[in-house]
Amino acid sequence: MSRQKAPTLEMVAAHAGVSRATVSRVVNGTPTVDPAVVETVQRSIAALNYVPNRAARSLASRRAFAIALVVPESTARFFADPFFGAVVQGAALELAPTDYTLNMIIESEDQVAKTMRYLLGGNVDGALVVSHQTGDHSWADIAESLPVVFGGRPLDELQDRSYFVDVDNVAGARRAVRHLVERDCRRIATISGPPTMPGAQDRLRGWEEELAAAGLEPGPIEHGRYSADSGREAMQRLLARGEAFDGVFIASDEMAVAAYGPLRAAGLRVPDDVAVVGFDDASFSASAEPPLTTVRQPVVEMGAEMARVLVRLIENRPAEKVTIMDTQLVVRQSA
Amino acid sequence: MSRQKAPTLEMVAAHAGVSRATVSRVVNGTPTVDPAVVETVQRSIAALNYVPNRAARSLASRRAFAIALVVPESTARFFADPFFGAVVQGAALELAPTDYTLNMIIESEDQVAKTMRYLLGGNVDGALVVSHQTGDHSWADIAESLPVVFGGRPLDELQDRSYFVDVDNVAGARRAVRHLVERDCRRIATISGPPTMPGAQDRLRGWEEELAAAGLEPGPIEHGRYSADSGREAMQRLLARGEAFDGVFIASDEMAVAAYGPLRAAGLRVPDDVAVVGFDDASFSASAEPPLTTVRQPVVEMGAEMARVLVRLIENRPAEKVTIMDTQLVVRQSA
DNA sequence: TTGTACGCGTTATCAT
DNA sequence: ATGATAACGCGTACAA
Repeated sequence: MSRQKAPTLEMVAAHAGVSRATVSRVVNGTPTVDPAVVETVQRSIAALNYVPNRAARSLASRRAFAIALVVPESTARFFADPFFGAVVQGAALELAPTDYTLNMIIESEDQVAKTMRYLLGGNVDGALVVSHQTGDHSWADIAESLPVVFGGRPLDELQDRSYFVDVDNVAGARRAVRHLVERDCRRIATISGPPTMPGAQDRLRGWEEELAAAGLEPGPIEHGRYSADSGREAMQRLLARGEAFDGVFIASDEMAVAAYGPLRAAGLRVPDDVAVVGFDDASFSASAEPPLTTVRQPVVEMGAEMARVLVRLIENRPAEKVTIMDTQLVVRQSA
Repeated sequence: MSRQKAPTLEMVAAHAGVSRATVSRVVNGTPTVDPAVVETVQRSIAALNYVPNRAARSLASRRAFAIALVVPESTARFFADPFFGAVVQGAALELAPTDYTLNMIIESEDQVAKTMRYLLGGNVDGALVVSHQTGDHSWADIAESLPVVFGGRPLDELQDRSYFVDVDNVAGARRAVRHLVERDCRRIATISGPPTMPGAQDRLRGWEEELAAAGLEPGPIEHGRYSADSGREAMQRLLARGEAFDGVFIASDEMAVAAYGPLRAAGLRVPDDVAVVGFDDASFSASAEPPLTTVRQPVVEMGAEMARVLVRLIENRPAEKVTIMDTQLVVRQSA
């Protein structure tokens, strides 16, 4: 278990017959170095299999070479797990070829102070914050002193002060509803997400807008928490209202698939009696019965884009304050 | 965007009226410090809101205060996403109160060398390796010079040289099959995972063992890749064989739910004609139609346990070479 | 029990 | 374009 003692900058310098300073310059791509020397040094680096020591680099340069990926514990635990995994993957892949390391932080609600200190303590150069939905303003404050990119539109109050990348929930929802309309649905209901979450608000708005554009009356609305259970219950409430509907837009696949149950129990067939469109394109949606028509979000790509924006921010290069990513309608058999 | 200049050890020392060495001792919990002094110093630390600089600490102590979580890109991309997310969550939560930071590494196949150098370059104190299944022996070598804990039983060759934590796949599979037997199934088939993967091998073995114990002939076997698509196809092949069966154990929920389709298409009802038991207890399994009976794995807890073992290893404390975690049968309506 | 002083591997400043 | 040399913030003999 004894770690190899890694070669140091100094050893490379000796091997190449130059000073440490020069090796450092080569390592950091400083342009003012004689090409021939660069060549020599790089050969030495390869020969010794030299890898810069991050701690030393960090100490001397006052940069951390690290980026935090912060996920609220509640998010990680209850829903969005696959979503979260995909974002991590996208970000990690994007960061792999850079000097930055991705530090995972699950933010337990009772330790936000600790998280804040960690972030502000110079341990990271920036932070990626996923699915943040609490009301407190700590994040707004943090973003004042540390580059931060949010995944998903942040709360309204923070919106114009923050950088974020989000999927076009409004357009996605509109596309879903339009599909329903084109299938000749005339009474279209919706099961939305938690009213406090920006993404849920946007999907609901898309539903409203497209209905208005089609000259249709809005159908009944119920809210769920994005989970299967809540979707099942929401559909039960929807049916209990007694208002007939022939189409329904459900704000998450997890809820949509779970909603099949009550629908079937009520003797309603999908899509013949009620057409259903979900949102997310979760892995299991294709194998639901019937296979779910849904709106696909580019989640992995979203993680990558968040990382790209953050790196630009960190390096003081121009970056888009808001990036909206396109969704795609995946037509299967539920609508 | 200007980071606060963090207070240093020196400032705390000044504030407390002691030397830097003493503050350092307090920070690191060295026992040989006067309790009264400890008190004073801690007050100063709190007053100044001091956080030790990791880079400096790392440089001086030759420890990284970081742990790598390595996931093969193929794993992250194709399946096990929810699995992977849960492991990350468990590990991150477990590590939160410690000095260690969790570094995500997606290992692209064409850059293993880079990953290795990173790991051996002193950038981390140990590594958590999830779902590793390639044939090369690099990992065995790495584990010689760096503490490593595998998630899931590693390949046979590496087995006795490595530390790992796994779920009891054999017992889980046996429990699933026993349930089928108790439901009076007499001809029990299985759809297994990739024959090269240890976990799949174990689940297949559990199926065989329990069948033998019940005095039943093994039914037909097909293999999938754990994905929905592959599950659907495997079931089609199973049905095409023309050998009747009244129960089937499917090695992943993703495949199991997808297998409903071909079953239904063949006019077979679940569970009346064919009882189905899956493995994983994925989030969507409860809302499948019918709700899937399955074997639950303690995935989050597994991530936490991996972290615990690794930390012990790093700190040279005694650690279990292998930890096997129990599974639990979740009876719903598919069997 | 506490303090002094040196070293950890790099970067950055200032000469040259 | 390159080389000395002083930080960077902390741990840890060693001394007291």
